Amino acid sequence: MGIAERKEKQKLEIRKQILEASMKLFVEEGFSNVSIRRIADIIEYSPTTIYLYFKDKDEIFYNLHEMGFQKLQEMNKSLDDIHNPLLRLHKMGENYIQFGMENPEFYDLMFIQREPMEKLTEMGCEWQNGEAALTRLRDTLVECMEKGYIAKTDPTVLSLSIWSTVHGLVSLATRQRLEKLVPEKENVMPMLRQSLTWLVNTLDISGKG
Amino acid sequence: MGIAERKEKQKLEIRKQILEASMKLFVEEGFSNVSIRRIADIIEYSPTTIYLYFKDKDEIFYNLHEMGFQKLQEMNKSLDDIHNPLLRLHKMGENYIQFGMENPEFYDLMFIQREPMEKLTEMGCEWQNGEAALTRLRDTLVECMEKGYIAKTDPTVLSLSIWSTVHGLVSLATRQRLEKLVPEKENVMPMLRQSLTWLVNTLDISGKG
DNA sequence: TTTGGAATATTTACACTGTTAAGTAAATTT
DNA sequence: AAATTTACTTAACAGTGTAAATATTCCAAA
Repeated sequence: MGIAERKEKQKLEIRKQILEASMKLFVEEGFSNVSIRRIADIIEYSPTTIYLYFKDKDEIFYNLHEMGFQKLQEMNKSLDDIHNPLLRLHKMGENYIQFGMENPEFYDLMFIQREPMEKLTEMGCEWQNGEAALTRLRDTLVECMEKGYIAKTDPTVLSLSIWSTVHGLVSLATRQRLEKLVPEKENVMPMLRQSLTWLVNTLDISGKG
Repeated sequence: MGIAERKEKQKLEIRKQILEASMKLFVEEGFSNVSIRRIADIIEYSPTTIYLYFKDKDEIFYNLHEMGFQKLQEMNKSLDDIHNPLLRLHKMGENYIQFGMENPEFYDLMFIQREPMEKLTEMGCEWQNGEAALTRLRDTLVECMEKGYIAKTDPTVLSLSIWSTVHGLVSLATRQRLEKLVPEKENVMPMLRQSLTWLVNTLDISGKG
C-alpha cells in the first residue's frame, strides 16, 4: 500500500517538525519559553494539531531529553581510544561536565527536571539512556579496580559517589550556587575541572604502593 | 507615634500571613501548586493585595528559601558537640542529606531553583545563608587538615568537591534518577549514606601513617 | 465634626498557559 | 457520486502572574 506508506511518512515528517521547532525554542530561549502555542506558530499549524502527534507537552520534552542523551553519547565516542581506564574515567568526567555546561537546557531535561522521569514510569518503560551511561561508568570503575588503579570497593556505591560529584558540580554551577565560591565566571569551568581532578587523584592508588 | 507603630505591626502581620499560607501550600502541595490566587484564598484577601506586601511571586519564594536555611541551621546545632572534625564533617554530610530527603521542596528552593538566586542579584545582595553554610564546611575541612585527619589540599576545591557530592546525591535521588541504581525506595537513604561514608573514609588518612 | 488626602484593598483587565470537545474540510474508500 | 475516514481548526475552559483603575478605609488637620 503506497498511500498508507506515504501517509505514514507525512505523519513522521510533522512529528519531526514539531520536535525541531521545540528544540529551536528550547535551545534558543530555554525550557520555560517552549509553549505549545509557540511551537504551533513555528510549524504553522494550530496549537491543537500538536496533540494529534504527541499526547501532551511532556511527551515532547521526553523526546528532547532523549536527543540530549544522543548528543552526550556522540561526545563520548572518543573515550574508546583511551586504554588506561583511569584516564578514561577522567575524560568521561570532563566530557560530562563540559556537556552540562555547554548544554544547560538539555542537561536540565536529562538530569534535573522531573517530567521526563514521570513520563517514563507513565509509559511503563526503563530509563535506557541513563542506565547505559551509568553502566559505562560502572564498567570503567570495575576495570580500574581490576587493574589496580583504584582501591577495591562496591562498584555501585562508587558509581553513585562519582556521578553525584560531577552532577553536583554541573548543577550547582548552572543554578548559580557557586557565585561566592567562584566569583568570576571564567573561573567556573577550571574550578569544576580542578574538583574532578582532585577526585580522580584521590581515587588513584597506582603510585602509592 | 503609637498609630504608625501599630500600622507597621499590622503590615508585618499580613506579610506573615502571606508567608504562612505560602508555606502551607508549599509544604503540603509542593512548589508548583503555590499560586498567588490560592494564597489569596487562604488569607482571604484579593490576589492583588499580595502585591502590596511582596514585589512579586519570586520574592515570596525567596523568603521561603531563607526559612529553609533556618531549618537546616537548626538541624546543624548538634554539630557543635562533635570535637573530632572528621566526625563532624561526616555528621554535617548526614544532616545535609537527611534535610534534603525530608524537605525536598525546601531543598529545591535552596539549591536547585534559579528564582531565589535571581531575586538575590536583583536585590543586589549576597547569598548570606548559603555562604555561611559553605564557610562552616570549609572551616571544618581546614581543621581536618591541620589536625592531620585529611590530606592537605586547596580548601576551596575540596569544599566544592564535597558539597557537590552530597548535593548530587540528594538531587539525583529527589529527581528520580536513582531508580535503576537503587530500585527499592527504602534503600535509597542507606545508599546515600554509604556513598557519603565512602567519601569520608577516602578522605581519612589518620590511620594510614 | 467634617473634610481632604493618604494608605489599603478590590475589581477589572491583559496576555499568557495546557488541554478538551466540537465542528469543518479534504482525502480516500465504497 | 456518496459515504466514511483522516487531518485540522475553532471555540472554550480553567488556570497562571501581574498592572492599572477604581473603591474603600482610616486618620489628621480645618
